[in-house]
Amino acid sequence: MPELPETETVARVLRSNIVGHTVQNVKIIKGYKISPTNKTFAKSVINKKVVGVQRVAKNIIIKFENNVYVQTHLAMTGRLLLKKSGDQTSKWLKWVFVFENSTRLEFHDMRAFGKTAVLTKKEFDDLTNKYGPEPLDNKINAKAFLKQLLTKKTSIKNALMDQKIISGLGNIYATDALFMAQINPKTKTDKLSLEQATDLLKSSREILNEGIKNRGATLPDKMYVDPLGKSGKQQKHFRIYQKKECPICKHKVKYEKINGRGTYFCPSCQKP
DNA sequence: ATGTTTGTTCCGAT
DNA sequence: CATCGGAACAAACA
Repeated sequence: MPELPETETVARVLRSNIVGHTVQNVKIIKGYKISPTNKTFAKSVINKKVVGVQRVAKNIIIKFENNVYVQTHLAMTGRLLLKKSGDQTSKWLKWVFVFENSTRLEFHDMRAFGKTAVLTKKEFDDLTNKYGPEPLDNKINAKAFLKQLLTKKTSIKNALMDQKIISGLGNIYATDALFMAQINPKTKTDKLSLEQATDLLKSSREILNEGIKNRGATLPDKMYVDPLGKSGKQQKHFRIYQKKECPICKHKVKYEKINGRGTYFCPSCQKP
């Protein structure tokens, strides 16, 4: 589930709760695999202090002393949860850090598409470099954004979710950003104008910032919660995602699969 | 029973 | 060879 705002929320909550604490013990659920090996994972973090937590695209990076980086990608159903001693766990538990103050950090993943890896400094740099610019960093402007889009031969919806063009947007925020910019999601990238690229970059930043402010989106399945178990509120502010009627013109919203992903758009406000 | 789901990667086709 | 689109990964729910 998590896109940029959800991942950012998780990173912030973790940062204020685990930085400065030392991992005393690690538990890995039988059969679960961490890269490069479970043994490396345990050995790399036991008796090591957390020195920082950050987000890279949709990854959570927990940085330990001695240049050890633990990368976790939540994919669709991953959760990082902080627990106190005595708190219950769940059947989707994959691994646990036990800290010196006996609080725990647990990774849960129902569908198991997520991943955890231990990275060296160089591997961390490589990971960071494989992604396109962070949309909220002001490292990309509309002209550069358009230039990237023009190299693609696909729909704008697909390109917007391409993490190599710009990182952090997934199906929900891309769908809403396109609606806000009044661009039809099926528009081919080579048909876009500089004005449209400008609008789209602006609406992407606006919806991502709003998503962060609302601490992410929690859908009815309640899969996404922050590390303290708290739901987000962005679902109350979806523009067109999962809507039946257009909030602007009241036209019936069209639902269509675009590159395999469910996409909502207003055929009147977002004309091809 | 079938179709759906917030993400990424791999493979076959072009 | 590069790029694109669809399948696959797996589990729960309506």
